[in-house]
Amino acid sequence: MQANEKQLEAIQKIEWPLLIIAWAGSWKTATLTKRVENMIKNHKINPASILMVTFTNKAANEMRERVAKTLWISTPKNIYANKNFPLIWTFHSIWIFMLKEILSSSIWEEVWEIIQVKKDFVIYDEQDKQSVLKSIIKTKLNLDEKEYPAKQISFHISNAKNSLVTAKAYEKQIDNSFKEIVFQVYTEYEKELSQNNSLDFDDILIKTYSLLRIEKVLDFYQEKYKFLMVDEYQDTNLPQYEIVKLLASKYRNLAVVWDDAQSIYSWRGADMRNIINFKKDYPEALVVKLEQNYRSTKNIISWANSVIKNNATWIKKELWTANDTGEFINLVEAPDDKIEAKVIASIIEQKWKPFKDDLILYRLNAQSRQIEEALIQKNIPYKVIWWLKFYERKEIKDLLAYLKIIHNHNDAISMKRIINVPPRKIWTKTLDMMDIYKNNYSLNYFQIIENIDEVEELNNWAKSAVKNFSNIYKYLFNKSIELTLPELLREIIKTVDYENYLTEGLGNEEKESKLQNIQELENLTSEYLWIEPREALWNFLEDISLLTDMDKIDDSDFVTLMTIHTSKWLEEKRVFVTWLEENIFPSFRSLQNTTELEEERRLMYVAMTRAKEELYLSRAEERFHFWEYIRNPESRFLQEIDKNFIKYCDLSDYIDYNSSTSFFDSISSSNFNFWEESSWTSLKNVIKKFPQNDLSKFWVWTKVSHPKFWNWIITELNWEIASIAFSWIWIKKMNIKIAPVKIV
DNA sequence: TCGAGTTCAATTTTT
DNA sequence: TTGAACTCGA
Repeated sequence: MQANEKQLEAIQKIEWPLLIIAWAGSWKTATLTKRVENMIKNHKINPASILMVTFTNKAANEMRERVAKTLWISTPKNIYANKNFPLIWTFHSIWIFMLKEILSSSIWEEVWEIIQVKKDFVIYDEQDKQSVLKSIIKTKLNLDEKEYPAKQISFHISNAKNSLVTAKAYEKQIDNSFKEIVFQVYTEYEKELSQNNSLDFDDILIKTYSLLRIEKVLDFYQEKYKFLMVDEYQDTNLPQYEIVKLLASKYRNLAVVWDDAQSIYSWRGADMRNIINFKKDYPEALVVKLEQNYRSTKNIISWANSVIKNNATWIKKELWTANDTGEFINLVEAPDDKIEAKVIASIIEQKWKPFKDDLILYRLNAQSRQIEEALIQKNIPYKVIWWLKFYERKEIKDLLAYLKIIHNHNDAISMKRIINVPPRKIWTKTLDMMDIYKNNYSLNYFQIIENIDEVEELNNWAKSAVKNFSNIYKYLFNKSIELTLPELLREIIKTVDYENYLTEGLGNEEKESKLQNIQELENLTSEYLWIEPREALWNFLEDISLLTDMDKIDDSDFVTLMTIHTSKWLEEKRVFVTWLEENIFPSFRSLQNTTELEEERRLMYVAMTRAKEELYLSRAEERFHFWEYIRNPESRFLQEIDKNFIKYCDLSDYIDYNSSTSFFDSISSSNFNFWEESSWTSLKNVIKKFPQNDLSKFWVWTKVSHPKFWNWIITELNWEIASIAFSWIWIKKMNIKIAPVKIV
């Protein structure tokens, strides 16, 4: 890379606070890499004193590799094998690393009061968190789950944590009965986490923050990491901001990269206004604007710009590029979602390009289905990147739970998860009793299991079931000391006969896919072969809790499908942005609120700027969404693009006007099968050319016939949307203007 | 207590 | 459509 003038400024300013205001595709990653190189090579700065934080594993990996390359050394495989190399990792990994470092040192007892966990803590994901909360709400506090849903309470607790409000401090904020409950749950939740020796995602930040407020701890890390860099600074939340502030306060060598146009995580507590604080904290900071884009064509940039400028809160940047003008935006305006998908698949099929150059984006995860079907039909290989899909599967969670309790026997959630999986006749009654003992005597499950004979309330039969589990557990625990991680996993599967349990009574296909998942997990563990067994287990569990699907993208030739949020860290030659309709994108939840609407617009901006060469935008007049037919006008974001520069895709090849003479002919024709999906697919196309139903003829209680469901009656009518009852219990909603219904 | 069967509700974005 | 939460019979 030949650095431009602005980039050079950023690269060369080393011992000083620095604010890099960057634009999508301005090669900020390369600039940061160069900056690190310059620090080490020219300024002879100790690599180990450089700390750089990113938000995703992917970004961190990439950065580490680049830096390793410029330094002519190999990339560290693991955060614990990071000697003499800058610490370049994600927020969460770095803080976990620090927490473990502190907890493994001599001061761990001293900080116990603050941190409430020991060094071998486990990390609870959202699911684990929910089950802790549920059991607190139900069993400990005896509350109605419907009145106090775990999800809602979880949200409030998370908000409190992200505002650095502890359970104790929360008490002072109580001004209604709901908060009173939240407070109680929060308090119990913290107790429970500590008992289980576990942390949730928010805790990782908060505990780090609390530790850094201890003078000698802070002092240690300030001396250790004298040069700090934070990528994606607009995505930091309050605890992250405070942590960085503490670490940087002594030497003030803090460089942050900030792009307000790409702030799309405010819903998760990210606050792009942290930049205002940054400017207050470092009034002397050098501000560098990276305004040259190296990624996209001139056209793509000017359109992205024309959309984003509709946001009132936005720092104007004079973006330019030396790249080609490029082609116009292609717009697909399909009559329905099936055709939209078909058109996209055809474009991908026709154009001569490796599939991996194509990226298909949508607003919600649930929106990939139609496109997937079209791709399958054309035999186009694709991959859907779906958040944590893999790690949420039952078989994966079960096996991880076994590993977790071997690692940390205080982990009650994992223990509960597998104590009776596969079934060992340890029923709810036994578990409830164990819970009572656990709470009354502050024991962990492991201690109770060990001394199950002393639990008088249980009969011998139940006791022997627990003892049986206890033997299995002890056996596996002992094995974990000598076996490598992959061997241990195998041993668990074998000992508890997990595969048989999992696949019993399943069809071949399902069986196959479950076993494949297990295989994939085994493959993952094989990367930890080279580490000492117990250490490997520890590292593996930590890594896996921070992994996302994003990290599994590889180089093979696939079309990639993902949400726009997930795509933020990517660029691709050709990008399709789909579902561009009001209420969808922007989402109906955001329409009432300017702040949220602007975030949606930034999301659109992110989507558009992923494209390097070609950009396709698409929408459908009508589509099947959440199991109803819906119609929405085109997205306002489409209107914000100058239509003169849009090329409309010709869809005539995809809409078959001559397939049948009339709609009802086609359904009465011999080859139409009401119960077959494919008949309906072809029918959908036919419907297009039919005169739409005259709305004025439909009233509540109008009897209608529907080819698939026969006779119906309208029970509710809201403009075009009718609720139609097939029987007293079966009511469907459909759009009668376009639905194939007829008055009878 | 299990499991099969049934109902019912909820659907954003993720370290 | 999926999944969670339920019912009910054994």
